[in-house]
Amino acid sequence: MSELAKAYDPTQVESRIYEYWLQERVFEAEVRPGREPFCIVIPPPNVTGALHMGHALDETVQDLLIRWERMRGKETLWLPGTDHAGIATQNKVEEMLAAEGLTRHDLGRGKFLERMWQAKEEHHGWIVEQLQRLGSSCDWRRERFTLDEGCTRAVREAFVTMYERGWIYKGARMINWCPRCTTGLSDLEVEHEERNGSLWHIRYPVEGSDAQLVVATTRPETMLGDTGVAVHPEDARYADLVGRTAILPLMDRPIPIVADEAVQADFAAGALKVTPGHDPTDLEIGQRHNLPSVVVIGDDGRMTEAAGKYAGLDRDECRKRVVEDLQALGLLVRIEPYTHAVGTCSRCDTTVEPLVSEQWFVRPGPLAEPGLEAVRAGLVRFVPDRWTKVYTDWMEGLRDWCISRQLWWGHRIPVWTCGACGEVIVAREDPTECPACGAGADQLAQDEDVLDTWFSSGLWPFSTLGWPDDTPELHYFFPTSVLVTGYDIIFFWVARMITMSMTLMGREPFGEVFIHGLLRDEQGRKMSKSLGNVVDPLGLIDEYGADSLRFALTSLITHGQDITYGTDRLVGARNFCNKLWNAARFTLMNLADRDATAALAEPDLADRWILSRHNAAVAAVNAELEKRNLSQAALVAYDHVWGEFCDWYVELAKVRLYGDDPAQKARAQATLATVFEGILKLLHPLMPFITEELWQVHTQGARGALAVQAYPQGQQEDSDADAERELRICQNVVAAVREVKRAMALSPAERPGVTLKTRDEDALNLLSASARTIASLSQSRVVVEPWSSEPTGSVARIAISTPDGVEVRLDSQGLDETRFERKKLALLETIEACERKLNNPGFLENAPPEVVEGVRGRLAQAQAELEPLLPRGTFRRYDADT
RNA sequence: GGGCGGAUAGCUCAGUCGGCUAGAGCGCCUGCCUUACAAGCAGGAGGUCGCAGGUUCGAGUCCCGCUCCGCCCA
Repeated sequence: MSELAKAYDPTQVESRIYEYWLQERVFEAEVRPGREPFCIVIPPPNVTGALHMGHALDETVQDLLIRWERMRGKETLWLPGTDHAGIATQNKVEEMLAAEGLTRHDLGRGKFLERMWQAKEEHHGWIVEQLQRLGSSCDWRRERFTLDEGCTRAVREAFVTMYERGWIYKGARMINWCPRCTTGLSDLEVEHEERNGSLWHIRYPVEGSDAQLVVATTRPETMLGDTGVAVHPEDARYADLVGRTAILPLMDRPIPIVADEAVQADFAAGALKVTPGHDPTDLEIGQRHNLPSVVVIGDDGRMTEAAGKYAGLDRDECRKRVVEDLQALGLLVRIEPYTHAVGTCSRCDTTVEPLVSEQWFVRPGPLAEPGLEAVRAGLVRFVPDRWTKVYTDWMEGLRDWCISRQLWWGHRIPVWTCGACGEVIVAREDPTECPACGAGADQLAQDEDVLDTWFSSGLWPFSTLGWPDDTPELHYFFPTSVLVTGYDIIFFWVARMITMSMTLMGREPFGEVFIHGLLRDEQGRKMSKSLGNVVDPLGLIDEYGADSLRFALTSLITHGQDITYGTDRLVGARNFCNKLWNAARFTLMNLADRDATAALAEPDLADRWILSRHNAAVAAVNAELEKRNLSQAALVAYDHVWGEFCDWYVELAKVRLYGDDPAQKARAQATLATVFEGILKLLHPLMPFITEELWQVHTQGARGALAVQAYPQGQQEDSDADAERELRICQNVVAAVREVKRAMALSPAERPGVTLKTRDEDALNLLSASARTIASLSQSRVVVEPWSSEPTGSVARIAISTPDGVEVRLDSQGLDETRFERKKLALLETIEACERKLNNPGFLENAPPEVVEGVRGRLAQAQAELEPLLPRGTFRRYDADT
């Protein structure tokens, strides 16, 4: 009857099931004021990128939470979308153009942007497909793109509002310039890496004197822009030189010698060349002493006219020439190897050039405080909590954020200058005339630059819900519920969303930030294209199935740091899928002849037990998800399904399913169906495809999608401590028989006679009632006998006992007795340890009563377990009163 | 220089408020194609919880110091 294949094949299931969900519209969220909303906005992937394992991890977490909350009855919206990723995307298209021998300037802005949009359209579908293959339950009708019309309006609104309030300004400041991307960058987009370089010691003559100053620099080419030399005010060596003038070699420019606290007197010779145009520290020193800034390295990484005869040289070439020329003049004292940090562009790895440039900036002051307060007040909660400090430390040290980029791909800055009167117009709508002089639109020139991509993604939680319009979605779903992301973009993105939301919306963008670790390869290395260790999740889905990938990732997400990815977990997860599949085959086969009219027997011990365990697993999974212990939730579900349902209940049920009592069979079938359905629901957020498929087969499509069934919450009445204890006794006996059989090298098929004895009357009755089941599970012939002072049979050693004090004796020879001797020793050690504790007055006085009771119980159990192993009459049970 | 995280079985990792005999998966050893599943079943071996102190009746867990690895910020 079973239509199920012998092994689970995800390729036969996944696309069909995803289509089914779309068709049933189970992912679509509506504004339903009566219901509690639950909303996640996706951290938008780069539209022209491809999803990597880091995304797979991130999406898995989001889908897990979304599916769980959807089944818990909330109105869930997972809002998908993509990011235009200014620099990265523009670079990509420019590379394509370069292959055709073109630059963007050859095409012009308009044509170039057409190419950009074309590339965006081509790649966009790929991201969507990848997300869908993972099983992401997004509401695709609401998909957004950071450059779409709504987001563009949001950006305009945000920019103009912030400008009007004085939070955005244009000014000349030291920024990081990437000569390859030819754009300014924010501080965050610069990576600092240690490099082996050199320290050049250069002699600067002092005007009207034989004295000389020796400065040390890692960047000799910048000396062309020097406008001063600084020494420490307390440096006695140079006290008489302060106030005099040095002659800048090569340029023959007189530059003042100043005293400044910022100089490290113990570094090299203690004199610092000051280049305010190309070094942030030097700029500060220069400002203190009114030294001018001279920019000698231009936007293209070549020397400017200000570099005199070096003008036009590439900065690296210039360095060589400067060093050669200094050497020729005898002004180069020495060159020493030196390791120092070099700033590089996070997008292209080119060494960035610090230079003074006219750019747009966000003033952090007014934004930081509300953002800090939101977190302090608990409106935004970081999980795990330790990221709170990372966030607050960063927020407290905010510096001005450079938001203009010299790119074409992005939100163009909404600022125009009137060619007729010079009026600066900052406007939400493109102006048609100059408000000051009335000049026409043709006189108005818009700022050439675009905004940092993070400026628009900072608005993502509300721009995607309709802001700046006052939409029902915004009212209902905002603030969103959880933001899920890796710790690497806390500063870039999380902090900016919080600050921009607090200032523009007046409230927090989300109540919780779930921060997960980053994925590393098997050697613990970060995944990167240059290392070639990037793993494509689709390849893994093809090989193992989406559910396996999701389950493996979920089981790795702890509150620790990074996650090491290896195929071991994936294999384990795939095996788990197959296990579930086969448990379903068994269940469906055995429910096929279910007679709905048959009388039901009272629940058997096994039924009560599995219902109780199922209830416990349901409660635990919910509790762990609540606490965001995702790996624990996965582990609990795994153990329940495999270790309890498959390993024990299925085997226990077989006795009645294959037996001849129709009422018992009907009861077993009823329980099997109940728990099986519960397991499918429990697992659905963790492994949606296989569970939905099995649900559809099981219900014949009559009960709708599993994705919208009520999530199990646990039935208090199913909790049955007696059943758990009693079945435990039986399990221990089964395990003991198996152990002895194995120790005697009996084949599993052999069915030795086993005699069970125990002092405990209740246990004795239980064992008698369960003898058939125990025999079935342990493949033996079971006889239960009352406790006797003399051991049965002639071979006294072939016995083992269970933790419940049941003597398990086999009528057979050939026992490997050393293992049992070892067990006996272990029991004696336990007894000794327990007695030590119980004889310790401090323990009895200070330990909580339940712990003391626990030790007493443990002692009694160990003694009970030991007793059957000892010759009768030599053993005295522990009595707490003596 | 400041901060954060990690160090537990051969490997990858769990371990809640300090309290049963420190767990799992993979790997390893032994035996099984037992009609749901060999992607499986049953049994087993394997640990000085990084080092050294301290607090406590009791420490993998809390405190101080140290070593090594990784990351962030300057």
